[in-house]
Amino acid sequence: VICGIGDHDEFETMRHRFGDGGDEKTDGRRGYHHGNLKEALIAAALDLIAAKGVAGFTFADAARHAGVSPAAPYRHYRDRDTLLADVAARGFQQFADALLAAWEHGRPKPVTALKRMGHAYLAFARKEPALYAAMFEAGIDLNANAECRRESDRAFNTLKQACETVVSASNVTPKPPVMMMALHIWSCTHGTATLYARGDRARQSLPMSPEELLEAHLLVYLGGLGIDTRQ
Amino acid sequence: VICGIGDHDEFETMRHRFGDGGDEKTDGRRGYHHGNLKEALIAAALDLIAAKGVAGFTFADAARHAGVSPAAPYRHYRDRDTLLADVAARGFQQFADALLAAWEHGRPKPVTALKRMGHAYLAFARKEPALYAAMFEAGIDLNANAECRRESDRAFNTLKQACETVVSASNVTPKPPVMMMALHIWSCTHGTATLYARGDRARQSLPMSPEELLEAHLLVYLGGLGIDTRQ
DNA sequence: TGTACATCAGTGAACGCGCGTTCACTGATGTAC
DNA sequence: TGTACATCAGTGAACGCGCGTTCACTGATGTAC
Repeated sequence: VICGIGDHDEFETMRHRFGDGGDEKTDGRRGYHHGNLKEALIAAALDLIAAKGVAGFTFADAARHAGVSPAAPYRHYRDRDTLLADVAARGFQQFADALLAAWEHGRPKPVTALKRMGHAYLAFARKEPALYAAMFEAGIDLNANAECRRESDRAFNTLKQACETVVSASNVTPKPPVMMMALHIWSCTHGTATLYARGDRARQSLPMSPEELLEAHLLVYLGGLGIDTRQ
Repeated sequence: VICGIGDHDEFETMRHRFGDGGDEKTDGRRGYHHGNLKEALIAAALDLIAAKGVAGFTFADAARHAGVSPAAPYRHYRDRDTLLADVAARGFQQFADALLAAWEHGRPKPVTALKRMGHAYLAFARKEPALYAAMFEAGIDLNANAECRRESDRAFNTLKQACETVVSASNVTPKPPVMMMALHIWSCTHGTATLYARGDRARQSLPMSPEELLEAHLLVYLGGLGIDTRQ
């Protein structure tokens, strides 16, 4: 079998990732060098985390999934955790991008845009459970990976900036502390995502969708700060 | 070595758990039968989760920690996950008890008691990180273990009942939906606990303690519902 | 009260397995001249 | 343009280890009579 891959699932994944050999040698066969192993390992990690959870993902498994010998990953990562941290960094990067895109400069109205950002948060947790798990449940040390730290800060600052804009536009006095506001919104959104937006908890007994729940939460909260949410 | 225990840490643990032999044979020696293995396994699981996290806890490890052969646990649990679910069930039980105790029939005032309940939530997450991890991060299926399900429902219903009391006492009209209110408070409290009350996230950049943060969050939220928080 | 016996909760040896890690190696790539 | 060579990114075999799981067993406990 090509690349030493043993079953069809994995081959499908390879085909998906590498465009059915189009980007490689004309016959789809890989040479002695992989050429893109680092990326392939990250992709493999995501597949495996999605399938078996963060706990059930091993270094050797990632190598196998990428169609490479178990020693190969050591050329790129010191150990499993280093790879995982890199996955999380990618996660935070995409996450920050998604939040920023959803904010869309606060148009048409800041409060509307903030709600859209909340929806984007939930959507990310739902569409990228593997990334989300690597970011928030793998127990990796944020400070161990500079990029991880930087991107997670960027995500938070996007939210904080949005809060600043919402507050400024509302003319509420005195202005509520924006840092606190951002921390509050982050915590209730994260709580909603982990408790309700994924299979974990009492999903069947929810009276409304996680999105509706979060939106109501935000409106009540902003109202409590004295911000006119219909502005 | 007594009981086949190999190092001092474990012996210390045994002494702690079983009162230095006071409850057992006079010389502290265990007989062929452990007599309390199920409990000992749960205690061992907690120690191990606290030390190495949920992921790094194995069935064999629990047996070793309890001073018993690796085959012994099979008399009580089918596998690691069944044991873990039992640990989580204990966790939810203590958790529900803690919330109920903190509520204290809503005295002296419902809003004060609700805040106390929030603090109790954070305190539990902090003082019992192993239980908390088993309950919320182990990825166990709540419905797989009836007691787990029952106790987690009891905890949630305690919160819901508190919300009901707070709303009733406030005379706000129209009455906000209590179920939604409970879900909101649960999510922001859980979010605060996981994001800020444990080492995971940007702890150093917090402008206030998780307790203060949560209290402020609750007050703003209740205010947003039209509830007079100084009542 | 004593005895026989069923049942229960543990032992310990054994097994196959997959993981992490290392090692000397080898094929491919890029570059100096 | 061709050639020699350094460097790089893989191989694959090997190892020790601990885990999960099983098995026939055995010692302790409880109960019937």
